[in-house]
Amino acid sequence: MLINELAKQSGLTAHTIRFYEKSGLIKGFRDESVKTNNYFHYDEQTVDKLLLIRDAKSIGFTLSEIKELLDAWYANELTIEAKLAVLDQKIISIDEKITHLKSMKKLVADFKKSVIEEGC
Amino acid sequence: MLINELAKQSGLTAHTIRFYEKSGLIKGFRDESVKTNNYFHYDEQTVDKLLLIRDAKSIGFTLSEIKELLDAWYANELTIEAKLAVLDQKIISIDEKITHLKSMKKLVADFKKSVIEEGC
DNA sequence: TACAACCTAAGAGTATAGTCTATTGTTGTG
DNA sequence: CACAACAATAGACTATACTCTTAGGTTGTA
Repeated sequence: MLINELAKQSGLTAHTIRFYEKSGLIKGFRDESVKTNNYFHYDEQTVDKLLLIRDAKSIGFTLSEIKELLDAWYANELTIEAKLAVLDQKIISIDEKITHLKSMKKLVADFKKSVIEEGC
Repeated sequence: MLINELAKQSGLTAHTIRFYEKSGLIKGFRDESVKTNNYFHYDEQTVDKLLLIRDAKSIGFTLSEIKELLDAWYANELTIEAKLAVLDQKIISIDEKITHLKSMKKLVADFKKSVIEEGC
């Protein structure tokens, strides 16, 4: 598929997709048999990658952290050990985020209680 | 206390603190009896505010979201109802973040399992 | 074949959140 | 009183993550 179709399927703009491509998160391929243009083609996996990027961004991962994750996930350049190391590290950092969120939630909930009880 | 002491107690730099002050998150006060300088003074509450800013930032709140929270927390300009509305909204957004994190954690954990089992 | 709708690359512009520098003035210690 | 340490303001600079514009070339349909 071409970039506009990819944009439709991922919910991102073509601009953003080009930005991710320049940043090395995704990679389109050229159809060597076509000499008249240099349009990039994308496969279904790229849709999955973009959805993963969207989800990972929404939980506060930076693009460079996401790139690590994508490389462990889709690239075959890493050994199994290296992949597992990246994945373990992401799981740890997700757990840390959850812990922080829970303690902030408690803080806000306690403050809410005090507003209700004391009217302050 | 003056800005350097506040920096020490909060773990932030004086630059960052001035940036937060310009952004309206905290507010120092001038000692009107002193005419020779226009140094800002800060109270203990400002230390608490800066620690709250740090925590809230670490869980992915933007400065403008944090400003809302600080205003509900410390300013007396809002009605109890308005404060509760802000607090409830923050709790909801924290819960959403936790939900996203948990599903991303599952995704990564499942992928990790498949790497181990299938060696892919 | 006109022309709208696509594609590319390069680069400028924006928002957020700092971070640093320069300049000028103040305070406290030997 | 020298002088190091500290303070304020203004503005330049950085990184991240887009977002948009410009200028060109290509494709598909009436």
